[in-house]
Amino acid sequence: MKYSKATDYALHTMLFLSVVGPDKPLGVQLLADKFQVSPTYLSKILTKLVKAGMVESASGANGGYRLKRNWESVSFLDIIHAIEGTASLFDCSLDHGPECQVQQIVLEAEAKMETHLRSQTLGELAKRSSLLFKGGQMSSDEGTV
Amino acid sequence: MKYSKATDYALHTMLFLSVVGPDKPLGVQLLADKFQVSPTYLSKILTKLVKAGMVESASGANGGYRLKRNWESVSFLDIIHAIEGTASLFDCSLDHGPECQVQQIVLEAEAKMETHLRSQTLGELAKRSSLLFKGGQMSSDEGTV
DNA sequence: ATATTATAGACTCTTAATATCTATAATTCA
DNA sequence: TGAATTATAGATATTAAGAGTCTATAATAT
Ligand code: SF4
Ligand code: SF4
Repeated sequence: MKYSKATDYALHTMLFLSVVGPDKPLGVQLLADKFQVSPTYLSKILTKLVKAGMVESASGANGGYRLKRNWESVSFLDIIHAIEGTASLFDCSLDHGPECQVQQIVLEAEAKMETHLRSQTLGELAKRSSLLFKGGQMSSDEGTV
Repeated sequence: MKYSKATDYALHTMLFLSVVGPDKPLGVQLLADKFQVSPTYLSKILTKLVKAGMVESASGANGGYRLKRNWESVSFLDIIHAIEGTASLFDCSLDHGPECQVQQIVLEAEAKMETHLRSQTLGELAKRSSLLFKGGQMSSDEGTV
């Protein structure tokens, strides 16, 4: 059980957009360079974020992606759900009623995780992460203090 | 992101063994019938549980699988780890140091989930689940109260 | 008009999960 | 001892999902 790479890219992209701020849009080309990922692939991820209502896109010259007004209240969970969907970690096809402990316990555990992910908003995060994205590409040595 | 079916089978099998109790071993054939899964596949899962030290196996006639002495303290997390391994939900290859919020937040969320899964032991569960496995196969209508 | 940028769909590639098959080892029992 | 029973292990096949590419189309600015 792992988070997909798409989620990884989405989290990093949103955090980066938060640090940059919503003033000028950034093209997918630039973002793809930053994270060393194919532009067409990243564009699919960004489109999901657009559809989830947390990013705005603009075609044409000087176009690109920028955060929407409400960006500060977007949580990690929002981003993860936008990419992975909201399906539960555990879904059995049967229904053994309230007697069923298995499903109940796993779902409670998942709920605890989600509560934490929901409490982490981009607004708070951006303040703490301004130093993270200083260089050109994301490399392994630039952030080590 | 989903738990694997193997984990699903493992949780159900362990819960079933808990309800039955460790007195007489059960063959994989019987368990596979119960959960409507191929015996050879289930046997691989059971072997993992044996190696994790939570189940005992015996070859030969009247052999099979039974819980070990300490079974009451085995947690959901133990079972999940036995099947899925203990790797983190999120592993980036880079290391941007303490500045990195992404990894830290996701790992904290995972820790909350694990804390809950660790708190649920088979001993407690077995008491509450005795009615669940009454019939032959697990079907969708037998448990609905 | 042309260049630029996002969007969408079809498509391929890769990997992991799922499942099967067969052979072997351990144990019981007659 | 020998046959039946049961777990273990390895090789292999099948399926499904994730990751990534390619190309065509739509929207926008200059
Ligand atoms: S015990 Fe719960 S999780 Fe398992 S099959 Fe029944 S309803 Fe599903
Ligand atoms: S910001 Fe954190 S999670 Fe992202 S690449 Fe750097 S160390 Fe990894």
